[in-house]
Amino acid sequence: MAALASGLLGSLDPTSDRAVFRQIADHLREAIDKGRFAEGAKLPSESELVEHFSVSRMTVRNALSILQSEGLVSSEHGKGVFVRPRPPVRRLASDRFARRHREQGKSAFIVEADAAGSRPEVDNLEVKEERPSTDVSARLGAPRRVLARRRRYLLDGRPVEFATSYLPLDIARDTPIAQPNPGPGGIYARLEELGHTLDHFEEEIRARMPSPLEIKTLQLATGVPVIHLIRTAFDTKGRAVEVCDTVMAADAYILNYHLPAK
Amino acid sequence: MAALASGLLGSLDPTSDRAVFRQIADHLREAIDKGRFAEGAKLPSESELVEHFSVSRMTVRNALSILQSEGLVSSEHGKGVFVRPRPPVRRLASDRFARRHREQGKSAFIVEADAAGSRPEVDNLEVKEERPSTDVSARLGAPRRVLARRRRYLLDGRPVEFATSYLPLDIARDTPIAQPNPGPGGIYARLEELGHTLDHFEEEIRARMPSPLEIKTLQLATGVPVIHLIRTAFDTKGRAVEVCDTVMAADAYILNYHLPAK
DNA sequence: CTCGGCTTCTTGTCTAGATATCTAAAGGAG
DNA sequence: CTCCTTTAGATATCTAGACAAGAAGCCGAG
Repeated sequence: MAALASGLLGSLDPTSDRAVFRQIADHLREAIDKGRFAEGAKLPSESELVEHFSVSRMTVRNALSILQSEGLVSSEHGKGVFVRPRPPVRRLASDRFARRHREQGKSAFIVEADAAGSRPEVDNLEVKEERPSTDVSARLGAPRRVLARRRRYLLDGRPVEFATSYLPLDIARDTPIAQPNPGPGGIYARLEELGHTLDHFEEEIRARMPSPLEIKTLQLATGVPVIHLIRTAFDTKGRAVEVCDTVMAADAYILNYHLPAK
Repeated sequence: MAALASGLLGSLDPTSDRAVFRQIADHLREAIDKGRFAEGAKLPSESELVEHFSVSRMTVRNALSILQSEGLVSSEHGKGVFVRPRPPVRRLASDRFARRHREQGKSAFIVEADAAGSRPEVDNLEVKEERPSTDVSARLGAPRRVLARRRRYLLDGRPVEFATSYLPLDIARDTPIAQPNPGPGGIYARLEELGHTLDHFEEEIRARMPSPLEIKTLQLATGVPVIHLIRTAFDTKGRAVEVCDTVMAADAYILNYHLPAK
């Protein structure tokens, strides 16, 4: 067993002033980068690494925790530490809200996932009226109360995105938008039917580490950041008619945007 | 000293099956979220936490390392553990490449930073010809060699962004673009002067944890992801004339985009 | 054959230290 | 007063071990 590790890993440099656990992490990282451990492959067990490098177990665990926080590996209790496979990514095109994509009966998420050969799911649906946060309130022009639509999106059983739409009550109350299923084309189609022809969207993007709640909701592995996207939809009168707050597992997404040079 | 910690922190629940170090992390996180420790404030020292919770030092360090990987706190050797202050963010507007912003003598980065009251710097400038990576090559239409322009941007001495522009040699060789300082309006102004009128840009955004090199180059604290942006510039003939690969400290940026509803 | 228990290997959690190194403040020499 | 040394307190690194708990295979009872 230890022979396997010796073949794939180097040895420590006792003259280096780099901490031992960092050196071990460096060796493992290099081995992974060079493909000596394939995606999904199991790394040598902690006790094998202890023997190979002649260090204590805590030192080995410290090294492994570095690789975990880098998102390179993930550990599974009772099984081992594995090279994290890259999940299939969802590409968000910059024209994803174009009117022509809204004609179908199914939602954009379902259509796209089917096309990519993945099994889409939407759950956690919650629709209710509430008092907006100061941020949402400011973006929507300070309505007293808003309709909040929450849902979670999954691909092949894996949660990838968690979103909440906020709409002013004077627009959404007692309309199909306040129903769990707003019908074909989603709430944007309904907004246009209600006379709020959409003009443009503003998107605001951040990236950060997830909160414990986000880790739980999106079942995120250690070392996976989230992309936080806040989209505001404006109608042709210049009014903000919807704010959508989305938290995405960063390893599952690539966002595409088209910018005119003007 | 321990009295201070007792006032601000709760106590452990011995009946809970949640690991002790997680409970400690939860307590500290809650105290930070509720503002009981302000931005930049020093957390109780490890030994104070050891005494307060009656656990061993490794358990306390384990808890603190969780908060570090969440980007909530950062430790300073010999000083203490501090609540991480939110750095000023740079907002990238969706019209930042509009022609009208290109008229000035200074680069967009300098102008913008001056306006925000920050002290901008650009360093690490390197301009050289090289063989493109397969990815860059594919985006640029498979040129044999490209001109690479590398630079790092800093605000008030803090590195925030690291970017490399790639241009096909038949466009850039023996032009001001191959000079360290390409002149007023930057390389986009020069491209247009050379007859490559810009039509649009495509941007591709990912977020992930930084590599050790990126941590070093951007002096990133633990728990800070990076935003990886790849922009391709197209001229009016539909040719890709430049690819810009940018890695940004995620805590220093908010990206804004404008999407027409069409 | 199937099912349940046992064993073994794995990672998870926690303890109780030891030594090193960095920081900042106090104190002494000049 | 200034400068250097000392010292206390902080985090960083590492060790050696203990017990818990999950996963998986072996193997005997039925």
